[in-house]
Amino acid sequence: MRYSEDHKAQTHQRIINEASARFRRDGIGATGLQPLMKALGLTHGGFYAHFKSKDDLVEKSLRQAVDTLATHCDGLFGQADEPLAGFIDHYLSAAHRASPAQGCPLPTMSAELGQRGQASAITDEVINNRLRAIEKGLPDTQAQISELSTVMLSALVGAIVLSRSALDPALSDRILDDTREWLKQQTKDQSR
Amino acid sequence: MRYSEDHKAQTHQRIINEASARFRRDGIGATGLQPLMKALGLTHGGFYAHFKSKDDLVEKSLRQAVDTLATHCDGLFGQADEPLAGFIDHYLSAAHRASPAQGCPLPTMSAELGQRGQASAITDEVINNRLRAIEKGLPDTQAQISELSTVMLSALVGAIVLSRSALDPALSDRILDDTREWLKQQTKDQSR
DNA sequence: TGTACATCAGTGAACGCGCGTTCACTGATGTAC
DNA sequence: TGTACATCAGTGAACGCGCGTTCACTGATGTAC
Repeated sequence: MRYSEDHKAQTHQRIINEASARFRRDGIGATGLQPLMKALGLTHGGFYAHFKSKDDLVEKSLRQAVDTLATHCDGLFGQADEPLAGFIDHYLSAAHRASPAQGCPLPTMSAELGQRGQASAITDEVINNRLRAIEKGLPDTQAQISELSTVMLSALVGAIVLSRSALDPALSDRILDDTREWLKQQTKDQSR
Repeated sequence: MRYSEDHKAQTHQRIINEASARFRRDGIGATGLQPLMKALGLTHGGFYAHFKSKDDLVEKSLRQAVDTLATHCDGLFGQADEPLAGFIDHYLSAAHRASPAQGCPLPTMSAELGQRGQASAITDEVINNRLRAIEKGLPDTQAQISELSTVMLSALVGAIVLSRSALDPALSDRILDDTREWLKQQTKDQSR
């Protein structure tokens, strides 16, 4: 069969989108290419017409996740007053906890990327972007802006990881709520 | 061949120790039982004389990691003045970053346990233990002790995850150093 | 206008491999008589 | 004391399965003449 002009590019993108979601939801190692292609109504043989290898797909999916999230975050930060507080609310929401597939790749993929020896410049890029965005959101009156933004990013990522792995819903909520309230307070605190 | 009285118990423990290290270093899914047994000079067939399944081993290895770490931390907290600052120094040290196999299982295993749907009461136990230990280490004069301890645990875990997945050593160091200094400052701050 | 050929996204069978798990067996030692 | 048997931690071959990857092929369409 012959396909429309950009049909292949569309399929390529569909594979990336689905992979990007599955890698975050199930993990990279636990995501098989066969089930992935099948979910898109394709056969697995066609995969290699689009990507050099699974690692190639991993990199492109991470890139995709990062870019989507960056756009999304820029939107949040572009908002009116208290953009950082809004970002914290979003990041530490029950919705984000419940949707790893659409969420930040740092809590879901970075540990496994490290273990696979597949750490790439992309990870550093996300980290640096987030750090800079947080720094910009902090009031100039806050001392130690660099230190505080690093702690904030660490706490955001750690809180999501922990809240997702806690069995007890009350404990999971506590992690999210405590961290959210405390971080938001830091965005205002000008007394130090 | 006949073995000494507690030979089997010793082998059992050796398997748990090796697995506990490999699960943390390489991930659970990426750790095969065959290579694991081979590394101990055993054949993989014997595995099932010791454990019901791989999941059984995962649970026992996590238990082992948790108990060892708890003992280790109690030691740190039993020290003279500033036990919490000492704990933070240890947790966010270059040594801990470099040795996931001997380190805290939260940054290495909790995300994967969640993805595997294998979250157990043990994870909650570690989290709660750490939270209580941190709370006890905070000065009574600190307001919001519960919130602050939650943020601290989140930041500790997040900082290790991020520092391990950063490619640039300077970025990795910055995450560790900033988070360490900032958290330690909170252990003293009595002015809020 | 009609026929022959080129294109190429996707097909589907096959590859070797390592996985978790099972199981009949080994063989050194302890026990029974 | 010597022989027959029981024990049981560990052996090693085999099981079915899904993995990542390869490759000869299909077949609908566009192009050439």
